[in-house]
Amino acid sequence: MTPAQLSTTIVEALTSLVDDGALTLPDGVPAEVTVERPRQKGHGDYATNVALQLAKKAGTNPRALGELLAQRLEQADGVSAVEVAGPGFLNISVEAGAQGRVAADVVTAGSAYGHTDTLAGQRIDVEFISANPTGPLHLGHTRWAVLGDAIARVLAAAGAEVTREFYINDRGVQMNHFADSIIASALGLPKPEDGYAGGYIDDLAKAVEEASPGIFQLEGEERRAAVRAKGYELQLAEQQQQLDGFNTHFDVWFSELSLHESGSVPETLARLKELGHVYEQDGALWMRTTDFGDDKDRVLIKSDGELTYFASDTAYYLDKRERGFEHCIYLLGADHHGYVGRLRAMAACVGDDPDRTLDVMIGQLVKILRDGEELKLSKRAGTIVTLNELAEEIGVDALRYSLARYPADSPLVLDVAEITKQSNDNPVYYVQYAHARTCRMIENATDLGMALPDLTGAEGGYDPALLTHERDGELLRALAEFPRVVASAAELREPHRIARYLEDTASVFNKWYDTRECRMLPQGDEPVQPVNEARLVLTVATRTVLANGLDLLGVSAPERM
RNA sequence: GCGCCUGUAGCUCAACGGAUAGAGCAUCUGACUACGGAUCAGAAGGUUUGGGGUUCGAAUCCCUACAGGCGCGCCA
Repeated sequence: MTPAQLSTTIVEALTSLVDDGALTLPDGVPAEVTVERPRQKGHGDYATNVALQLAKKAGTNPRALGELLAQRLEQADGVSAVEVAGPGFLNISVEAGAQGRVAADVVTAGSAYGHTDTLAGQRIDVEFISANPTGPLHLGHTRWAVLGDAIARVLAAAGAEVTREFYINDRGVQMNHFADSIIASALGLPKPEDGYAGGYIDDLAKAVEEASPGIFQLEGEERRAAVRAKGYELQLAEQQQQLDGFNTHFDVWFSELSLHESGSVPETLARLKELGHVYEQDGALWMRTTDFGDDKDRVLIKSDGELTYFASDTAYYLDKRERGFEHCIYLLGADHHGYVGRLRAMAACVGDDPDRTLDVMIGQLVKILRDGEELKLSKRAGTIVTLNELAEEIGVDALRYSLARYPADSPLVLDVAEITKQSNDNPVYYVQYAHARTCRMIENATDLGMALPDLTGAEGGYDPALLTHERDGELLRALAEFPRVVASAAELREPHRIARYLEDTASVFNKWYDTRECRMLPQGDEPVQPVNEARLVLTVATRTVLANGLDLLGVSAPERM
């Protein structure tokens, strides 16, 4: 019995009480109730606070309502006992047979287990990283690479149609600074003001020369344009290759420049004018974002005639909407949080309700320590720890997992040396190890000639009622929770919930494994009993959940370690 | 000055408004004639930054003080 099924059972019990006139609920019976796995032993298999929630509305006290509901609930299928505890909690015990069916459901669903349809029909665009193509991706981008990708995976598992998108800021003065920096490096000149430094610029200069021999012999704007184009091409390719190696794949690489070349920006400006949210002042064109809560109006066209980044961004947003995304998620670093207000106001200016269409997530920055000192990243100064260096030092799986297991909101301190040194203690290995262990157990079972029993409930097949040990129940309840965890991770955009859940489940599995009475394989020369087969089903179910969960984080589930 | 985020064990961090606030690391004590010990059992560690409030119940919500991070451009 899953929490969701139990919730339904409780709702039915409430409904029958109302129908019998034993209970009055002015607002009606809720469609679902909270069912949770109690932290405390002795609080039953599941607990609900529904009596506490509804007592006031029902004009009674929580304990009285609890008693009433408990009586009715005890007669329900699959429920073995109900106890009213504390202020009015209901602690519910579930029959082994009802509980054990979960394992069969998991195995039957396979890689689809955990998928739900809670976001079915939603088309969601997830934009993340969106780095300038003027340097390699570095630690500052790594957290968004992991979180954005994991969020996309989780949303998809909840049934949404998801597109991962990378916005390339390939237009603007920084591209000229970029080109000038490469040229300076090639010609042995000092780094230009506002330019970029560091070894990667020197490498890029060599690569540009190699790809286009003689390019630096050109003059003036011609040279600048040529170097800019070639440098951009090479740098973007490097970023794409970096992300490929990091198991993060984008569906769309969207060029800012293309918005200008396609006429999208002028169209956007015309539309804004039509809607009456722009005005001219001091020779510049402004969007009146203060109409919608922004703290100041924003410039779209500067007095020198240049378009701002914000103009592009507005056009980009409209482009997304026109491509059919009713929901646009932006992942931004805390250093860009000042952008939230204007983004929301901009959406409102073009006639959208930002609460519905926009979801701007602000992630706190990762602080990096090396030898106890904070490392300041600066592309301009040329101090960079690239994503690849980190991944190589820590490992793709460990790095992804380490970043995925914390909510975006929480500021994060990572000591590079520390992570490397203690990598064997990283929780990712704990989860992966548990998965590898299930694989080995299943292999051993196969070697013994065991096979999965029939799971359709037919006579002589899998008998869920055989999983009667307390540890069996704990593991089954952990597995039953997975779909709910995925759904809430999707709803809240919090993939770290998956990681925490996996650690918990791996722990429950290891305890189960360590319990003598729960051995899956028969001991010594004992014959294979139905209970061994039932535990094989439970093992396969555990492997399935661990593998599915790791996949949602973009972390591999190795069969051996 | 204004705005956003954060403040929880020695450290890094969890905890849909729920019961005795939990993990990992570090420290200490046990379990290897083992379905993989990268494991398990246990100990120790807390006035959830301080002060008010809301309610059956607050780390969580509201107010306030303090501390830290980040932002506040006709840059991108």
